[in-house]
Amino acid sequence: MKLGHRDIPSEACRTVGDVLGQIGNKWSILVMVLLSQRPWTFNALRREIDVITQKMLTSTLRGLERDGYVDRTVLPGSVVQVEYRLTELGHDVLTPMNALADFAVDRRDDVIAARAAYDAG
Amino acid sequence: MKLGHRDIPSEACRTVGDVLGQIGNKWSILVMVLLSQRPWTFNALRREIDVITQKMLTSTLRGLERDGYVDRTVLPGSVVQVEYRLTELGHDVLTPMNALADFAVDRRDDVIAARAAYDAG
DNA sequence: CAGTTTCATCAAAGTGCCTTCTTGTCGCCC
DNA sequence: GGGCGACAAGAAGGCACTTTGATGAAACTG
Repeated sequence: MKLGHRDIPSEACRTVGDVLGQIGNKWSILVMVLLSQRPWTFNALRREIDVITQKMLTSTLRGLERDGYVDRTVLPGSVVQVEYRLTELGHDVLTPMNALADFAVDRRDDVIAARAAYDAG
Repeated sequence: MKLGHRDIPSEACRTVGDVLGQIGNKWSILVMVLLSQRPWTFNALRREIDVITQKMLTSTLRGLERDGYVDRTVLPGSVVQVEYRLTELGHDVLTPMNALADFAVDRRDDVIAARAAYDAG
């Protein structure tokens, strides 16, 4: 989300926007969904999300870690491995996000139909 | 939300991202919250959201209208006036969005604390 | 005619996520 | 030494939202 420099005159809306600025990013939702299953190492995530670049995965994970949704642990071993897991905060935000996902899937056709109608008019 | 050109390998996540790409924009939530109260004319919205530019308000409303969250009606009168109201789809998406808002407000301090800790580490 | 109101739109610059390409560090192995 | 795996990060370009500044169209009024 691009913030610009005019403040939204509503504290609550600003706060929602702040949350969405992080978890609304392109790769964040998928990453969090995977992490909600179990802890994943960086490389496992990268292999699972085949098409994501290292760069974007690193960036996404770092953003989620910074806001407290994800914990990062360096695993002891001969080869450096890093494990990520959802925090309690991360689990908690998935409740409304799952509700939103339900909406998105249930009403996908409505949105598409609305677009077609708008673009035709 | 910036989509780039690599597809997210999850239909559901893509669909959520699609919804958020519209309602997650900077001004959309506030506009929808106001519209959930009652129908508003363009100018009323503009005056209420004091700091928003005509340009952004127009753009935001057009996007919401295109995706079917908002209906636009030209009012008969001597001076052109346009009225916007939430559709059923618009009302329905506010249910998960309000849940997200609750999360955002309830856990605001957690997010802020996490950032401070991350930035200090 | 000029001014006002309402709403839409154009041009250009600012901003930050996304992508591509590349490099770097660490530990281990041959 | 070179190569590998794992993970992080820099530079540069792409792209669309956001902002700034301005213009335009329609109807009405003095």
